[in-house]
Amino acid sequence: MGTIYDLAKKTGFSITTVSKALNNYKDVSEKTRAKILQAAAEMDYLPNAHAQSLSTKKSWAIGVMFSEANEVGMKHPFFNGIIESFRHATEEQGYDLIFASRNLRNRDMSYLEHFKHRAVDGIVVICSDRMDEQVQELMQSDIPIVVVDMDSANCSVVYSDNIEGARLAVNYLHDLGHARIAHIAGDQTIDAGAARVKGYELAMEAIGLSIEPGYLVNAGFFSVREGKQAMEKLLDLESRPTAVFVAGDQMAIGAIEAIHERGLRVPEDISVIGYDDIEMAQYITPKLTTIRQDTDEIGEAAAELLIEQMTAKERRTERRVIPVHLIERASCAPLQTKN
Amino acid sequence: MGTIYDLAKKTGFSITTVSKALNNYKDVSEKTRAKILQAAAEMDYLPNAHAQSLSTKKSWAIGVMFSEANEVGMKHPFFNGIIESFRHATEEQGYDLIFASRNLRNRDMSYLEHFKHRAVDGIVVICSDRMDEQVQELMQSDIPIVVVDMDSANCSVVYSDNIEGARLAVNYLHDLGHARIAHIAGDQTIDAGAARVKGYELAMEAIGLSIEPGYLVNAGFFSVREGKQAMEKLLDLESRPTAVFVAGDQMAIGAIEAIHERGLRVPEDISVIGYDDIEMAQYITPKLTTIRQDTDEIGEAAAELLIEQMTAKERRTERRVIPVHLIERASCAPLQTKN
DNA sequence: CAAATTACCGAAAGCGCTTTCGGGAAGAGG
DNA sequence: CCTCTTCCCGAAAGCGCTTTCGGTAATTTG
Repeated sequence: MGTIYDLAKKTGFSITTVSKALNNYKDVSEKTRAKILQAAAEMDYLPNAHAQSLSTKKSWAIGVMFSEANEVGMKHPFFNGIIESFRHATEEQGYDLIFASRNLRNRDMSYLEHFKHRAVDGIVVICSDRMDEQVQELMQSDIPIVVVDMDSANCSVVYSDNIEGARLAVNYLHDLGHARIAHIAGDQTIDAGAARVKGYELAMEAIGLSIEPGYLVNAGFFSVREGKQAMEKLLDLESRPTAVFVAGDQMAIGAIEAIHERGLRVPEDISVIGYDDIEMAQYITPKLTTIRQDTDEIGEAAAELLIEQMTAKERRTERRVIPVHLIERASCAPLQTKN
Repeated sequence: MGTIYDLAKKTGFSITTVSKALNNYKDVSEKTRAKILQAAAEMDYLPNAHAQSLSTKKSWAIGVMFSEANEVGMKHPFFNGIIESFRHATEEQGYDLIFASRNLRNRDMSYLEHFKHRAVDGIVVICSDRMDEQVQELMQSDIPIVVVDMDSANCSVVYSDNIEGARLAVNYLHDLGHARIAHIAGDQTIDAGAARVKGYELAMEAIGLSIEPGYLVNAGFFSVREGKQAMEKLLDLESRPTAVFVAGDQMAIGAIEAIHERGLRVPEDISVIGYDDIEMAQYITPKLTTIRQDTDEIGEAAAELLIEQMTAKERRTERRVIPVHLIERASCAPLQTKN
């Protein structure tokens, strides 16, 4: 490969001139630039990124902190989609993503420390746990940052419109004739979980429906298993709901499983509507009606907000709320009027 | 944060000594080491990774090339799991993962070039397309590398035992009484696809079953849609199979959908067995019987092989074949003897 | 007590690149 | 023909760290 020195020697110019030629400085003649570029191609020279970063103070790297909760990591189907679209968007601008370990050669360090060590230009955090100390630390640092799926006044954030999503879901069920509408909620310490509960309550109130005791059940961390357990509680109620709005597709899948195990049918006996529209949603039986969060748009918005800050080299704080959509499939039906 | 110079000034020692203290050289007294460490903590000093890499020629970074085929990227549920476990394993050793764009500030470059530019210590490629020029280039380079889900004599590889997996599937169906066993294959240009076909053929032959014409149908890139189309072809046959071994869970999901749309039942009318055991497999209806590939073990093995090479600073070529398991669920049943 | 180790520490070179600043050559202007 | 620009180019410093190599002071050894 060779260094810039080799290139200089080969072409007979100084490393200064070589560097300038490579970086399109205007004070180098076309002729010599051509020669240098040619020589560079011949010895397929590539600049060393570390040396560049060291001298320019720009690393063209973005640190990503990913959800560690629930041991899912990169396997999480929703965060996954976001990261993928974020990656595409940042890649176009020439940035690389770096997934940092918290372990610097067997010396434990925080994510922030690690990112400083790596001298990343910016950070994206995709991890909904606002209680996480590491996340707090990141949000309070002075590195450009964007956090996804969580609100904050101190840094740029992007999340989708959970209140509206909940409203869509509730109204949809109501339009189908349902009045006994329950909600299986995600953990309240997570913004998305809390917002959907709030949206549920608001929407119910707006259409004049009351929430019966026991109709709001917490299912923790959005897993299939917890969704199933929550649904079982609902099924044990004396007056069962006829429809349930579930704060996540995975939980909805668990809920449906619970319903089936009781010998009941979806949607004939109970309608269920999910949230997220993960890929799997369209393949389960019945196909899941759900509120789609646009992971592509979320990822792109996050990229945009972060790139802005990185090029300006200053922290900004902008909030971007992404709209959601109702995806009508087969897990909800009009209320059966028993006669 | 400060540099090593600041630390030197603050403590009154030379940067040499400071560096040594930080790196546990033995020719610095305990007393001065303590002082330096203390001062470092006070000003929360962190070494600059770029400077370190520049001078040590070790970046503690692993470049990952991920499947780009099919536009799935990080969303692929199988590769996903591998990367996650790979990440855990390498993280423990202090390595960071970097997902490189092929776009260095608007100058297109290959992955190999980019990885050289970033001076990664090693590369992992998780992308089954052996025809990909980029992959070829990586495999022929002299950087430590491990490739997953693909065979090669030129570099370390890890993949699971596809021949055996196919045999398990076929024998299982045969044990259930099936003889008319079809195979929906993945693309043959992909190692895994080809190997499963071969395993299918071998297993059929071993138990003395012949493959009827039309029973081997190619479904391309393992997608749900293609699996569905392939199954439709099978259903159009005059003599339908009673069981089908599908080379991927996603395709199996499509296949089941096709069967259902014809008004047939799984497994009563047709048994289907998948491959991979993606998370979704246990949640669809019926729960999918499948061959599990152990993504955790694959990821760990890959990490191991790569770390070996990176610490030895030389390329090695070792092959690791990971065993597979049959996961019995509800999509296969004994052959119904029509009377 | 002299000689030989051993224990600590620092000067300096080097890793590969960028960028400021100054200087020579060539062209423009009078 | 002389001065003033403009155009090109390179010396040198700097980015933050590691590591070799020597040198002094403190300890052992006989």
